[in-house]
Amino acid sequence: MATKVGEPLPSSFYARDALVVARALIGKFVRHGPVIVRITETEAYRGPSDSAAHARFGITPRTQTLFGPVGHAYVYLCYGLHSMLNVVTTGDGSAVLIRAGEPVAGLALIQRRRGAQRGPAILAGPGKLAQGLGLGRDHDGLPLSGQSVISVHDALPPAGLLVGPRVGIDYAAPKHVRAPWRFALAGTKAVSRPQTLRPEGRGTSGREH
DNA sequence: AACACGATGGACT
DNA sequence: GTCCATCGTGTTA
Repeated sequence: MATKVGEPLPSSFYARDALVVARALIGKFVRHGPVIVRITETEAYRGPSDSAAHARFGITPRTQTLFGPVGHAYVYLCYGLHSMLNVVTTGDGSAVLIRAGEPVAGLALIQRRRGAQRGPAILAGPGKLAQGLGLGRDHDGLPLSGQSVISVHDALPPAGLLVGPRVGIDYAAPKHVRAPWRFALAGTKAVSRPQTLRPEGRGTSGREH
C-alpha cells in the first residue's frame, strides 16, 4: 500500500488482521463531507471466534456488512442512542471500532452537532465521534473510498502509541492473545478512557480490567 | 410476542 | 462515584 499522505487508503490496507488495522489507523484521517477528523483511538474486534464481537451471532440482518466487502463502514446503534463507526477488515466478521478523534476541519459543524460541548475531548468516545462526523445507521455499508461520501486518508506515522484492554468488554478477550486490543495516540486529550492505557513496549501499569 | 440488555454519554450526588 | 435515557437485536417461548 504505497500510499501518500492525504491519499485515500486502498482496500488492501483493510484486508489484514483487525489488530494490525486498528494499530495502523491511529493518526489517519476520517472524512465525511466537509468534516475531517484525526483518528486518536481504535479497538479491534476479531470475527465470530471473538466472543465480544457482533460477528459471534454469525450473519444476521444487522451484521451482514460485517461479513461484506473489506474497507466498508459498519455503523450500528448502541443503547438505542449512540451510533458507532467501525471499519470492516478481513470480511470474516472482523472490524475496527473508531473510538475517538480530533477535529481537523469543519469544527463549527462538529460543535453544532455536539451541542454545547467544546474543547479537545469533543470527540473523545465512539458515540461522540460518530455524532460529530454526522454518521448514523443510514451510513452502514458505505465504502470508505475516495469516491464515497466517507473516506479514510493516509497520514504520517504517529510518534508514539498507547495500548490497553478493550473498554467495557475485556471479559471476552481470548486469553491466548497476548497483544493489546485497543490503541491510542500518545499525547492527545482525545481519548475516551486514558487511565487504562499505557505506553507501548513498557511493562503493565495503570488499571487493566 | 415478550423480554433482557448493550462496543455509551450526560447529568447529577 | 451513581443513575438512566432509549431502541434494535438476539433469545426464548
